Amino acid sequence: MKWSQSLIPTLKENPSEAEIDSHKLMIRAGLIRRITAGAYAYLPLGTLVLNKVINIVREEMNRAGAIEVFLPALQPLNLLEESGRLNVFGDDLITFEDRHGKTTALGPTHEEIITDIVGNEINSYRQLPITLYQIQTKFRDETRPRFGVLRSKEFIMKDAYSFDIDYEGLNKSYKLMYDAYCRIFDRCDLDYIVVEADSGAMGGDVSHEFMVPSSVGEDVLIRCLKCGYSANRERAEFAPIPKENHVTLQTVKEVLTPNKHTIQEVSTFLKVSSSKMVKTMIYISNGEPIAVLLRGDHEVNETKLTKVLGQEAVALADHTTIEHVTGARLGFAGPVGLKTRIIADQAVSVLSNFVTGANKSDFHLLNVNTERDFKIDQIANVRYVTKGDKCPKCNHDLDISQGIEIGHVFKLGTKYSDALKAKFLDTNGKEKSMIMGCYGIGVNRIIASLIERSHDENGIIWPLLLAPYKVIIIPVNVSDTNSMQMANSIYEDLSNNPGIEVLLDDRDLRPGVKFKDADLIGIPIKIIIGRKFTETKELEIKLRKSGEIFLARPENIKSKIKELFETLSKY
RNA sequence: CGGGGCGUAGCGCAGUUUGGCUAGCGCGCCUGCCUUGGGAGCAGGAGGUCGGAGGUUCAAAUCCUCUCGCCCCGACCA
Repeated sequence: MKWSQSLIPTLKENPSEAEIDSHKLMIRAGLIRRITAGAYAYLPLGTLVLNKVINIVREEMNRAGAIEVFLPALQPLNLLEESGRLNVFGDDLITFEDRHGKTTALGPTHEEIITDIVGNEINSYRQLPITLYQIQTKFRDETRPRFGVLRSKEFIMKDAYSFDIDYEGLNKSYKLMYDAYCRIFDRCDLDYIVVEADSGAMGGDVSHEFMVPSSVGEDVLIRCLKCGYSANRERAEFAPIPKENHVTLQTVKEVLTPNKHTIQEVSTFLKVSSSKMVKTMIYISNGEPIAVLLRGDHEVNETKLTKVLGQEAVALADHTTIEHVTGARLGFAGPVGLKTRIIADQAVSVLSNFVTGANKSDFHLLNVNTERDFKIDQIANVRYVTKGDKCPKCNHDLDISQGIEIGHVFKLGTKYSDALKAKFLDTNGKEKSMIMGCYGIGVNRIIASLIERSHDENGIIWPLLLAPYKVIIIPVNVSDTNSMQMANSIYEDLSNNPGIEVLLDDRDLRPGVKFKDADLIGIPIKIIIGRKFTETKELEIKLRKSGEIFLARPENIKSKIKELFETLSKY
């Protein structure tokens, strides 16, 4: 491609709409333009990269035995109703009414559609297992689109769905997808880690997230840097906190804490560390209020709490209920004297002489102790990891960092096949629900997270396999006939080789501008025709990433480029 | 959805507090000259419903009301 014939609008200044590096660079390098909040147009360069990522995904899916389909973006509401996810998605679902008054949704994902199809078309164990996948735009009315293509209202997702006759089969299908994901992200040159995850609104049990560590990531990842244990924030386990030895129990004392109702306020007022305080949160479980005790500096993990309680979902009690249960204004709840069931976090169970609310407005209690002052009904792990927590496997310090979720694999089981009646007859002629798995990859996120991790002050640094063009030819002076003849001849020559994608910067601009642009759009290899060429007829080859420079005579250029491809693809 | 901010040329911004003549600056763009190894220089030029509607006023980018859009923090989120 000749630069002058494409549309590559580079920007010298940072766009005001962008906050993070990848977003700024995608705009500056002319990959994307925003059309409206959460929706982006991919310009020629962006489209080339997008297609490269898609091709890699497609190749690896096919290699793993998955079969490609293409599903509609339009979805009827009844299937989402049947699976119970109409409520789960709620306002995230983009819907519209057609001219006949029928409401249709723009698909946020496609479990229901695929399950419906497979349920209709597959009837026998002989037709299983099967894994179908598609690469398609999904729509979600995100409350807050952010960070360019990292969180947008429409995005491209590869989603695959496996159908098996039993859990053994599911495990195999899952493993195949898991391995394919590793190959995809390896080929995209991403540094990623895999974490255990909770399956959340998808349903099902086992799940893994593929994350790219990044300070701009919206997901929290918990890792043990010693033994390799890793999980996301909802899922992460940690070692129990040991009980202090030889503690003398002190006498309970009621103290006045006027209008101090947050942990922070009480901590400051009484000069007691929040880790020596216990907060009492009133939840509603099965219609009954229960008390959940947590150390002052800890946060409740509702995902874990939900599981402990064996519920679908839990919610904090409203103010009136809390005041009724505790007999005090909000902020002065404590376990002493409470009549409700009391669930204590493990960290609370090992604490002694702590501070709690007195169940009396404007008062707290000092030196409260479990057993002596109140009874715990159940000790459980219902909190998030905090700094200082230890690895559940090797007791080393846990590391808490952020990451971008680029892929997620789930073992769904029969949640959807039960709801949408996707059944088959087994060898005994008995009807059974198919065992499902689902597997997603955020295609746009691969690009953004790659840039997030691979750029410098001059611009993007593409890995060879994702670069929109692998080589850029820069004639320093386009009005010099010899240079231009050489540039065109190399361009023609290299363009005839399918694997070498070449961009010729034929614009009549000063060299500085062309060098800066080449760096900005991140082309791995530059071929510069300039001073050296005039002097010695040699061409200069410069690498974007390392800055290394090689000289080659025109007749050797093709072999040199191929040699560099070899080197660049080895890492 | 709660809180904050912004909207002036293709991009980045000043001007708005305290209303005043023809609305500015940098980059980019067009023409010419010159220049050609890291975002040159000179000369000339094009480009604006000041987000939109209504109002106040002799006079509105500037004040008031409504409205649309965008960004940030939070809540939310496979």
